[in-house]
This record gives sequence, structure tokens and C-alpha cells, in this order.
Amino acid sequence: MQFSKSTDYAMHALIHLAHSERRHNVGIKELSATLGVSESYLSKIMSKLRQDGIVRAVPGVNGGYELARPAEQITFLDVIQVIEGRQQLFECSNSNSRQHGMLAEEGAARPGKSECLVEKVMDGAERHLHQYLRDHTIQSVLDEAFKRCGHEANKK
Amino acid sequence: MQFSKSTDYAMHALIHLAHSERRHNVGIKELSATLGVSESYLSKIMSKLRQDGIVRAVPGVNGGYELARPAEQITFLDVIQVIEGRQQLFECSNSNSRQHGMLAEEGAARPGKSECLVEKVMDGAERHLHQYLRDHTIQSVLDEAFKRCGHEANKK
DNA sequence: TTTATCATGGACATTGTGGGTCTATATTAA
DNA sequence: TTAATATAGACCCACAATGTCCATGATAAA
Repeated sequence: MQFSKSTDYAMHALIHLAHSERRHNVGIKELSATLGVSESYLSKIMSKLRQDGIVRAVPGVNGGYELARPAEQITFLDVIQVIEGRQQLFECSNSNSRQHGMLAEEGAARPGKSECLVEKVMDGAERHLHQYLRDHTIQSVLDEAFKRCGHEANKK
Repeated sequence: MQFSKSTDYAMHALIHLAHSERRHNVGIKELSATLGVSESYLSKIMSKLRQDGIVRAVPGVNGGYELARPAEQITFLDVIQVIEGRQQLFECSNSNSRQHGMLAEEGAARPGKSECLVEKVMDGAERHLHQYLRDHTIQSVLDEAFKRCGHEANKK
């Protein structure tokens, strides 16, 4: 259970875009050189981000990528869901086994779907995780970086 | 990014053990039949749980598995870490790229390790997740199941 | 002591997916 | 028109998840 490298690449690419916002569109060459990832692979990731409306892309000379909306409106959750997909973290593969019957045995005779209690806990965990990831944005990382720089400067 | 089926199996196996605690040791046959998973595969999972001190196993006639400690002392996190491993959820593969230099560029000249700010956020997320998973135990699932049964009974 | 019952560990097969490259094609600015 | 750029698709490889099978070892009951 780990986040993929693609998520890592996507996050850093977006941070770079946010940081170069004012200047110009950022081409795949520049991104690739900055992150140390091949152009081929990185462009796959950027395409995904475009398809989901996180970035815009313009082809042709002086083309490249830019954020499709302000950096404070791009959350960690947004990015992760684009790259990792939106399946739930945990799915009980056990729905019709005897296990769930066991857990509800005295309750009996209820015809409706019996929900898996393990899944219920895990879904709770996932909701918490999502909330945390919604509270952190590309912009919040930039702010943190600037704050750190300022701190460094003050110390000097 | 999903939890493996093995984690699912492990959770349900432990719940079954907790539920049958008073009676006798539970053999792999019974577990296998209850969960609908092959004995071969399930025994691999049970071995892992034993190696990490979650369950005890006794071979021989009338042998089988039992919880190695009370169900309220076996957390979701315990089980997940046994099955999924203990690597962190997110690792920045980018430590010496130009990206991190960029983020600290005005701060400059600090020789020490520059921590990845993306990783920092993700580590925070992981800590939250872990805390949630520590707060839920095998016993808490059983309690929930019993509560549900009682509720059903009252309605009748 | 023997034997039936149980768990363990290793070897192996299969499949899917993450991670990655390469090439052809479409689009745009100069 | 041409050079620069993104896009889409065809491939590739390595590795992990999932699973089976078999030999071995430990144990209690007979």
C-alpha cells in the first residue's frame, strides 16, 4: 500500500507550474529537466492532469502547460484521485460468505444487504484521510516554502 | 492505491477467532470454509499473523489458531502493518532534483538535508490515518455487531 | 509408539499493474 | 512552410498480489 511515483511526479510538476505561473507556459522539456523524469513518461501524467481539468495545455511553438485554476483551488486529494483513481481504499470481497451471516446471526431474517463492519471502519478511515487531503493545496505548499525562506532570511 | 485482499482476509479471520474464543482452537479448515478462501492461501496469511505475535498456533490434533492477546488490544493498524508492511505511504523520489533547490532557492546555502514539503504533508496525512486505525480494534467490530443484533431484537 | 491431524515453508504458476520507451500524428507560432 | 510542442497508442519489462501444490515437522489421541 503505497502511493505511486506518478503521484509524486504530478505533485512536483504542479508545484513547479504554480511557481512559474506569471512567466510563461512551461514545456515538458523544462518540467522533465526539473524533476529528473523522462519527457515520455511525464507527458503521460500531464495528459491525465489535463483530461481531469487540473492543467491546460497548448501545443505548438511556445506552448506548454499552465494551471487550469488557482493553486489554492487544487487540493492534494484532487491530484491523488486523478493519478490513483477513485476506487475506495478497501472493499470487502466477502459479501456473501458465512462470515457476515455469523455477525448478524441473532439478528436473523433481515433480507436487506448486510454491510461489512470491517469495510465500515475502513470507509471511516478513508473519509478522514480525504478530509485532510482536501485541506492541503498546491498553494499551501508554496506558502510553506516561502515561509521557510523568510525564516532563513531572518536568521541571517 | 488499495488495501490488498490479504488484509481483508486477515481482518475477517481475526474476527472469527475472537468470536469463537471461548470454545476451542480454530483450524485452518474452519477458517477457510467460513471466509471462502483456499486453505493454502489463508495459511500463508495466518503464518504472518503468528510471526508478528497477533495469533498463536498449535499444531497436532485439535490444534489451530487463537488470538495471542485480547481482541481489544488488536488494532486495525496492527493487522494492516503486518500484511501491508511498514513502509511509509509516500516517499519523495526527488530528493536531489532541482525541484527542492527551487523551493529553497532564496534561502540558499543551507548545506543540510532539505526535506520535501510534499512528503511532509503526506506524512501528516499518514499520521492521522494511523491514529484512526489505532482507535479501532477487533473487539470494537464485535461490539458493533452485537449492538446491531440487540437493536434488531428490540425492533421485534 | 504409532497414527491421524494439524501448521509451516518453499517452489512454482498466473495475472495485473506500475513504470517506462518509442513513434506517429495533430496543432500552433513564427 | 517549418520548427516546436502536446497527444495517443503500441510496446516492454519487472515485480508484486494471488493462488496452488507438496514435503516436512510438531503434537495429541489411540
